[in-house]
Amino acid sequence: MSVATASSAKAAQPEPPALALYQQVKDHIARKIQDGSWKAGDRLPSENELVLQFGISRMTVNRALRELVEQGRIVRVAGVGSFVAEAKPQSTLLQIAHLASEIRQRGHDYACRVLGVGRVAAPMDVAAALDLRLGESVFHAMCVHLENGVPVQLEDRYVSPRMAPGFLQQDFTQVQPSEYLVRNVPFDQAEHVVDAVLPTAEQGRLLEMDATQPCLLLTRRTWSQGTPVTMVRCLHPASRYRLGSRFRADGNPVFG
Amino acid sequence: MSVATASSAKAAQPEPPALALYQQVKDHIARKIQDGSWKAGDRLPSENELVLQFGISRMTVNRALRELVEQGRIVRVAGVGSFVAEAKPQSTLLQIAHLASEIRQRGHDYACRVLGVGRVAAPMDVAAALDLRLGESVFHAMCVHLENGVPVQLEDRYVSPRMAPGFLQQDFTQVQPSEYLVRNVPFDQAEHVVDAVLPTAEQGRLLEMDATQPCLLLTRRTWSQGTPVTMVRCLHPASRYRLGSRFRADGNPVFG
DNA sequence: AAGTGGTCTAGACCACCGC
DNA sequence: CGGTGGTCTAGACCACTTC
Repeated sequence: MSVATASSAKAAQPEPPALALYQQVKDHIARKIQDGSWKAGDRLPSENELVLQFGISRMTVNRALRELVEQGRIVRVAGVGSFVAEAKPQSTLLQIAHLASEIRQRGHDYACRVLGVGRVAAPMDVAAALDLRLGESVFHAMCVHLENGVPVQLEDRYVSPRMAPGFLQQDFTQVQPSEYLVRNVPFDQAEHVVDAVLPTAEQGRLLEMDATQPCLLLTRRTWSQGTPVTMVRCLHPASRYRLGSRFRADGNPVFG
Repeated sequence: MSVATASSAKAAQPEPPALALYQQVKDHIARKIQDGSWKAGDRLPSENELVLQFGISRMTVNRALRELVEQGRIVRVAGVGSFVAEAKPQSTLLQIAHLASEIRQRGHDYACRVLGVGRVAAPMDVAAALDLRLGESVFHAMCVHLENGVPVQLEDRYVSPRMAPGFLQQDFTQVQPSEYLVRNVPFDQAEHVVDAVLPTAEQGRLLEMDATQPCLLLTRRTWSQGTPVTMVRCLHPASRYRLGSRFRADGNPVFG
């Protein structure tokens, strides 16, 4: 047996433990996907090709690929091949992701009012959240999302220019800010915090709601390779929006 | 090779597809855990024992057990054995689970005021939620949970007597209702809905808060084997409680 | 030393797909 | 038909824990 890039688990050398071979294959592929070398829909090498590349057995390659499927990073079709999965609609958790498609799935109209897009000096909370210096330049976008003409979300988003330099060139009436980021700066970590708040007078006006009525405030931060990408505050009139999820114990969450 | 309970994948018989062997082993073990035959902490048969029991190879048994680990149903320790995992603190999602231990982990005092425990006729919403007839008898419990003496949650819970006949016999100043249920009626499905609401005057009084301030309302329903177990509404003053979660793409959620 | 799980191999058979 | 993934086997070596 010949071992190429991998150091054999059977080697007599007193090396450090050395990552499991299947883990090395997983890492190799995950890196290619993460850094953009392989894009969504691209075809991966077949199991047999990987067997030759790494000089390991097919069972080991198979395990690596199987676990990548289960993490949602690749898709496999028997008789056809393995492919890089489409970017996941946000994290596995709060499926707030794709507000637009969620609304359309209900058979309703979706629209987006862009209130402002530009470059601002990072206020303290944003600087802290995105790991920037106070006053450093950040992209900012504010939109109202409407379902059948009724505002359901006020999106207040800050984006790190380092991670998404092309952000301002988008037409956000066509592509949602979140959509653009998911497609172009895939993240690998996300943090969600859910709060209940009363809107400010201004927020109440923009959401066309009574400012004495409560809102759900979802704050999300995402990271790519350890670097913050974006921080967004989504304000939802509670009377028009709620978060829900459903889980089965046999493994996979079922959203509804 | 002899095949016991499993029908061989290699059999010449034109049987229906037949579940994968590793899946049969998974199901077998999952069922034992689900129906209570094997309780949390119990030792599972070793890989070699399962090899003999099922008449299949160790790799196949290993895969079954590995996937059960990853689903959080069992825990394995090299050189020691495999064990049934502790009941998961609720679903994988909203980690609201164990309010008491969460509070204690912060180094704070936890206390519970039991406002009432008893048997009531199911109102319409409860009957619908628990799949009961209108007016059918259900258990009801209401508690206020306190952190350092300050109310952080008003718990309003309904429990199906069919699924948890011993519910009323508990001392809920000692054991939280949720704790009792997790231990005695393990669920396999859960549904969460998060809302923002203003408390009623009564709720505001019980939570010792200003009734013009918003609350997070978490409604949870759980099922065991397809039958509803409990429906609980947890009302949290937003100023004292928020929901949060953090996820990494490499598989496992990291709560914080 | 005996038992456990963790990993790996070099084959194998199968169902399926696309040509 | 050849290629793909899905599954399975009967061995193996290892590090580890327990006795």
